[in-house]
Amino acid sequence: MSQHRPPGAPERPVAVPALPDLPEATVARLPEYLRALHNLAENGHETVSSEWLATAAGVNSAKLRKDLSHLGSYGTRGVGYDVALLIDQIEYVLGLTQRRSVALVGVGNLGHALAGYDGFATRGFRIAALFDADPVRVGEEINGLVVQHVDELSRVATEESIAIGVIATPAAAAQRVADRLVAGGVTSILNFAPCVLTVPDGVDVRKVDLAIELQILSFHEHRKASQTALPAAGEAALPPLPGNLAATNPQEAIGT
Amino acid sequence: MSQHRPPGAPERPVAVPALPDLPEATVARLPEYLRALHNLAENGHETVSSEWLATAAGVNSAKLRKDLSHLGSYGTRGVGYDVALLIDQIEYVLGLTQRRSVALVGVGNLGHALAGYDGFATRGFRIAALFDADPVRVGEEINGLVVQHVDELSRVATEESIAIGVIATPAAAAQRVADRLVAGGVTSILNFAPCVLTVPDGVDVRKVDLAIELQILSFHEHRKASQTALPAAGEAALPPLPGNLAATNPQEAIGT
DNA sequence: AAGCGCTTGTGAAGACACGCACAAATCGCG
DNA sequence: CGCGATTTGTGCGTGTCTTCACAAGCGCTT
Ligand SMILES: NC(=O)c1ccc[n+]([C@@H]2O[C@H](COP(=O)([O-])OP(=O)(O)OC[C@H]3O[C@@H](n4cnc5c(N)ncnc54)[C@H](O)[C@@H]3O)[C@@H](O)[C@H]2O)c1
Ligand SMILES: NC(=O)c1ccc[n+]([C@@H]2O[C@H](COP(=O)([O-])OP(=O)(O)OC[C@H]3O[C@@H](n4cnc5c(N)ncnc54)[C@H](O)[C@@H]3O)[C@@H](O)[C@H]2O)c1
Repeated sequence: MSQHRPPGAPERPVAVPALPDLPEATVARLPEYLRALHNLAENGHETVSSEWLATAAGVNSAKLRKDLSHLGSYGTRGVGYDVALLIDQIEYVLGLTQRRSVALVGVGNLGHALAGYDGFATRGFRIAALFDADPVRVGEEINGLVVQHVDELSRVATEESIAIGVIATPAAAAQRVADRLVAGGVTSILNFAPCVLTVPDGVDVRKVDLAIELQILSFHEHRKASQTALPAAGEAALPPLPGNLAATNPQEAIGT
Repeated sequence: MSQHRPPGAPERPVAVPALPDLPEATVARLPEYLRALHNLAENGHETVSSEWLATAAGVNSAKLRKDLSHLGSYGTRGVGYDVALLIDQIEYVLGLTQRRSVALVGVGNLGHALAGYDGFATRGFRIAALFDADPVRVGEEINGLVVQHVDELSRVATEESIAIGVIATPAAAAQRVADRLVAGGVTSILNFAPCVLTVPDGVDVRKVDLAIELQILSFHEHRKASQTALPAAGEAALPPLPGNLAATNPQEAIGT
């Protein structure tokens, strides 16, 4: 990716030297834009308007333009954004120009799925090491990597300069694993265990909790149900019909 | 749980009849409080202060109190909140008093892990049906459920009144699966495929994207690196040391 | 060279979320 | 019975996020 230089682009090869400090909400959306842009690039699009890209990413177009303006990215008025240039810019800002190494701890049900997931490799990351506490699992080879004992975690993380750790152990073990990751120099943690982690300043933790997502959905189910039940008790819920995609929808440019 | 009536509680057995419409940010935190409360209940706590619970859930205590005040929940000044009562209240508001049925579509790598996950059952949900398009997988039994063909999806979802669907198929298939879910009367979707779904009004979609989470972490890594590199080039990054838990930390009441 | 249509970038306003700080309420104790 | 210790519930200032709406800029056509 990012082979050709766009017509109206500035001289400098890639981007701003110092990182602007983006609003957190913007940072959370950039990866979504990036994915949509890669899809567009694969489909041969060279430029894209904010309207189009916004629809593809599922956001408001004004929001998208403001997000992009934050990283100083130049679109061209009357034309749109250069797809390849924008990919470069976003990848640079997100720090994806270097492939980052990830340690995965806990190779159980979920850990196995993660270890075999190709979405790591295709989106800028490399699983560099696997760890587990279960002696039965240690030594097992998954996807070309041998599972190591969690006691080795801090040493290996330090030696291989691993900066990101993924925790897929039971909740009871998660805090101790996090401590070991931190001791090994890891400064970013993605936690799948349903518990709160305590880490020193300077270490970022993000959490993915399936049950929480479902419970949020459950709340909205509950509210929808009580709303259609109460107001006049006469109106039925609107009949659910598929086929809601317009032919000219930007989405069609995406999943082939 | 929730056996005894708390001292100062109102006469009515459980909760407000009409749902207050909570701020979305509050809704997203309630499940976290709920999890912490269940931990406290298991450890024999009968009441809990906002300070304690807030720490256990990893939030500011004022925020927690405001969240709880939104759902009209009564704590007792000078004492705190009754754990069992609060669990009931939150479970009621989240609609967890009835166990909700979930359809899981796509029984591949990730789908298998999800199908075997006990966090569904323990937190208010029941996997009611599994679906896949691969003829080899159809008929396979997982955890007591037989995988059905995705062509049956709409029919089964309607018949079994399934309101929540989980998509764990490749991105290319996700939109079509979503359409079928909606046709089957599903009004809440949890999407693990890295793509944007288009659904009619009234249908809620939440998305979990591993790569996005990692890319957000990558951004912060990048920023940390450029910050410690630039300012005076003299200060080393603070040495990472574990063991940062104070003995009196509320967390200790949790993971046993 | 001028005009026209299209699209970006952004000012401003409104909506939302956060967290401090304190009054009000409750309990326990003397 | 009254008082002090404690903790809730919330008013309010502050900051962040979202969205609208439009001027400014660009390229194409005439
Ligand atoms: N399975 C899912 O679909 C799913 C979904 C969402 C969240 N989760 C969460 O992810 C975590 C893992 O789930 P799972 O289903 O894979 O569980 P699992 O029991 O199958 O796997 C856990 C693995 O962690 C290992 N482990 C235990 N203690 C360890 C330690 N101290 N150090 C290193 N490894 C250790 C175990 O040996 C095991 O291999 C749990 O916290 C679960 O709640 C799972
Ligand atoms: N594996 C992971 O750890 C992981 C992590 C995050 C996200 N994801 C995402 O989750 C999804 C599934 O990942 P995976 O690793 O399990 O992939 P997978 O290929 O192992 O499984 C996909 C399953 O979906 C089935 N399928 C395909 N088309 C279908 C259709 N139209 N209807 C029903 N079923 C269909 C396939 O037969 C297969 O069993 C992907 O979108 C992936 O990007 C996976």
